[in-house]
Amino acid sequence: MATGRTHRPATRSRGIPEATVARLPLYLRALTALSERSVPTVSSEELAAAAGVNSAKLRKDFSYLGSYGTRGVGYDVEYLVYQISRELGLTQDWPVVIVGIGNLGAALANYGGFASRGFRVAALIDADPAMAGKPVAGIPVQHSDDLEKIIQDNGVSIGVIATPAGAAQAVCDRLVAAGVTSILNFAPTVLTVPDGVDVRKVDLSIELQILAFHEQRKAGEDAAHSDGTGPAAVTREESDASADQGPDGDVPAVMPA
Amino acid sequence: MATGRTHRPATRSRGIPEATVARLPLYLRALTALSERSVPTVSSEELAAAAGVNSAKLRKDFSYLGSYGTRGVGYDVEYLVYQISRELGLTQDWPVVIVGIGNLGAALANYGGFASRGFRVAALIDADPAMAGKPVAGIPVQHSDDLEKIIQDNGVSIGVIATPAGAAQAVCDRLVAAGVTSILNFAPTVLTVPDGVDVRKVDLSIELQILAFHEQRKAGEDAAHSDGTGPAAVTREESDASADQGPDGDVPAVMPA
DNA sequence: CCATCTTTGTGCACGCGTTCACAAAGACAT
DNA sequence: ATGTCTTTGTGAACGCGTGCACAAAGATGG
Repeated sequence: MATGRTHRPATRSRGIPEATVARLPLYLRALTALSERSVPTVSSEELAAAAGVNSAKLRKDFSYLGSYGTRGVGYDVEYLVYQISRELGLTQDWPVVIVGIGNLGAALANYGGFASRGFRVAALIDADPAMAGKPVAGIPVQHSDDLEKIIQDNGVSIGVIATPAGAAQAVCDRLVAAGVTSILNFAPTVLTVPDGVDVRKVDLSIELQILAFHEQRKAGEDAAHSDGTGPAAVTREESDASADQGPDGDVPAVMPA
Repeated sequence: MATGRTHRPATRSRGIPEATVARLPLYLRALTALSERSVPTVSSEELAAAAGVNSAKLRKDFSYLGSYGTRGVGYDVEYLVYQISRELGLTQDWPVVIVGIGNLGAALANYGGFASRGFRVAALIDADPAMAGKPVAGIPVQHSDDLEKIIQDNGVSIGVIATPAGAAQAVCDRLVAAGVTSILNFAPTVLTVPDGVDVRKVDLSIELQILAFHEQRKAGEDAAHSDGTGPAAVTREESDASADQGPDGDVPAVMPA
């Protein structure tokens, strides 16, 4: 998963396992599709197939919600949509700020999936004065000087960081100080936050690297196992050869490095 | 984690646990930063702090690589960078195609992190004829009619899907048929692929929903524990959690997908 | 050469998550 | 009512991942 939690001792949140929480949105999406097709009930088997999971797992997940299925019939689609929505807190309004309106920030601002689930883009914030006032996705960009005020005025508790890596921690600190307690981080950095603050990260580069690893394995099964040897001597002399193309530690880019 | 694997029975890839593979890019990033500062060696403790993980975990991770640290000293930064890069397959060139050049696709195309790690954007593909030829991030967009040819001509094995949900599965099928064996999916859909094809997904909406869940819990600790109402038959112990606000108990709770 | 000190590499135990497999529950037909 | 058939809910076993804690390895100094 492109995502990874930061910290958090795998604490069960009120009896609901983290792994289950992470799947609820998946179920919700599948259920919503069924709902739109006016399907009244669905079996664990069908729903599991739609969500791409094991049916036993799905049943156990629902059992944590104290779910109500009917044996011999299945689950009531509408009811389940409502229950999961409520459990996830989607029945309320979540004002969100996006900090860093570059390519990615703009893409996020335009992303329809936000609004459709109770998430409302309350403000777009960027450090570039030239951006101030410029509308993106119909919302005028505000300067980061006003970050604290914006957070407080809008009662924002969820912040999205889409800045370059170098700015992320500073932005994060300011968000937290202003009252934000949940952060979705797109910058390729490890963020340090106080207890009580949740951070989730989305890291494109990491995802690609994981794919590359598996891809290499697949390819390597037939062909080359020739390079292999890691000559012990390699250490020093190789330094420039092995050398990575420097650029990436301080990525100027807007996305995860 | 913004990411989630699809399928895959938690298979160990050549003895290296999945969880470890997922952390290697993190270590690599931290190491690259050290390398740029010309730090010669680093202890597991220091590196673990930089990567935001437990030091014992880090040492165990490296031990799977047959890693070479020096007791009493630590790890040689350059050597480790080289080893991890090689293990992840980053020493070779990975041509990548991005399908769906909307806001997100464009952001991805502009993402600098691609090039810096051996990933090369070989082509941008979109279904809109109006986009064809138009350059994005310096690369001309090509029409999806030519998808198969593009994949084959460039020897692409990794594809990025940034299309609307509705188009994702069809695009996925075509990519796979054309020879792509690793897919990074940004579309909010569960993709079905044949065995041997890896799919990783990045799902914004899911990440936000998970944050909302925890946010709700944090907020709910002070406030509402007042639900009380015990309407309709309560199946299990905790079931009260699911039953509440009588008035809209069976309301469709319209929630767009 | 020996002693001491640092840091790695790992054996071990524990807990979460997954999956199987089945009994209990209810729908439905007779 | 009673029996049959479907599908849920869950007990139990297993495997992966995590973190502690320590012995082994090597550097360093006398």
